Amino acid sequence: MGIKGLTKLIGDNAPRAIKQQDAKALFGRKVAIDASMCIYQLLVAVRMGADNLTNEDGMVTSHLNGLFYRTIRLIELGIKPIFVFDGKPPSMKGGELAKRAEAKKAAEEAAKKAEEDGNLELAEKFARRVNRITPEMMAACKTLVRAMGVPAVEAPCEAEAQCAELVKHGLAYATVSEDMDSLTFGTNKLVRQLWSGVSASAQKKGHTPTEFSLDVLLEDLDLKMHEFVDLCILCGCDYVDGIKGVGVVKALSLMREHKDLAKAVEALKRLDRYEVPDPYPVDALREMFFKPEITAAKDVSLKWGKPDEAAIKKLMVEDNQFDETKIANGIKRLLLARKTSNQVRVDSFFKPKSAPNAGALAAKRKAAALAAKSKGKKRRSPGLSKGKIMKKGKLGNK
DNA sequence: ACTCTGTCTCAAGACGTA
DNA sequence: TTGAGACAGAGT
DNA sequence: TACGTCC
Repeated sequence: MGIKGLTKLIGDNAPRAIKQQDAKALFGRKVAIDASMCIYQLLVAVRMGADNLTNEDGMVTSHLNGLFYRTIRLIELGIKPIFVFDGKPPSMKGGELAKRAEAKKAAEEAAKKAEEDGNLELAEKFARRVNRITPEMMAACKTLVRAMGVPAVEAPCEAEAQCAELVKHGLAYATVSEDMDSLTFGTNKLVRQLWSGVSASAQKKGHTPTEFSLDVLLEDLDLKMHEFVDLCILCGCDYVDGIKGVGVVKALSLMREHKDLAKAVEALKRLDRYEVPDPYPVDALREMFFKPEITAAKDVSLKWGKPDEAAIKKLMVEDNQFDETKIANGIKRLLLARKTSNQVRVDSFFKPKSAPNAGALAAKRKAAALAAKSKGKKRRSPGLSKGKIMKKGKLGNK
């Protein structure tokens, strides 16, 4: 789960690390996609009233629809997707998962009650929260993407961590996810909101794909990687709760001052204003990010092959009752796209562009911030606020 | 007065036709 | 589930 | 472009 406010922190203190760009900029690149996140989004969004789309056996199929078209679009854009699937949840996530399960149960009951009361709107709202990705759904997704000629990687544990591994070793250019944790796992590039730049319908919603660069981020925040990881832990992550009263800003100044999670935590403990979770296993927490359970990149083989038309049809049409014509159409698009986009990216052509671009963006942000400021005390312009840089934060007084 | 955190709310896909 | 925005309220 | 349908 992302660190609350991290995006804003980056926007304020390391704007160069954020680059909004067209999906086309990823032409010719391989991207490691956090499949679970992608599937979950589809599951929540694609429904008829309160219900997901289902096949004749009552199995949910909402996600297949979206996955099918998204994959086609990526190929059409000349992007080479790798779908990375979650394995077992890490042991330290136990507490977090328990919380989620509880929330789901509550939502389930609320949905049932709303339905009995005849409040359809409310029922739908709660129904969205009850979604579960079953192993069968995962399996169907893997079958689909593989049938489409796209590699599906099964991570032993967390997909985010596996994506990072692929990027670190050059098997992919970027991780595609909404979750900022990918950066904590060490992906150098993270692309969020890719989908809004991929499909025609989503494009007009104001969102554009956003690329985060970890190296620039570290440089501008003036943190070493391990300090950044410490920062993320300090803010609260899936493996430990945050500390009440400590958000991103305070965490950043703490890390700048102490340069070490253990020391920062000690400092907080000394001020009895803060409740530090007990235990707070610093080393174990760091290991979650530095030594996550993953398949080594050298043991992963990726192949983008020809779509298996028959397999796609079997899954979509035969097993899940999708419209045959539509699927056939999709396959046609896929085959066509493969032909046209099978060119090689000319990296040198794109490279010089990125630096000036980032600079221009940063300048723009600064200008926007200034403009907002000079307008009296108007509220902040969305997404970013005054670019104040805290060089040496101090926490309270010792 | 200003800065930061916590808490609440909201919306969420992709396609084709009209 | 997720992020983001708006606002309230605590802390400095 | 808005909206209903997709399974």
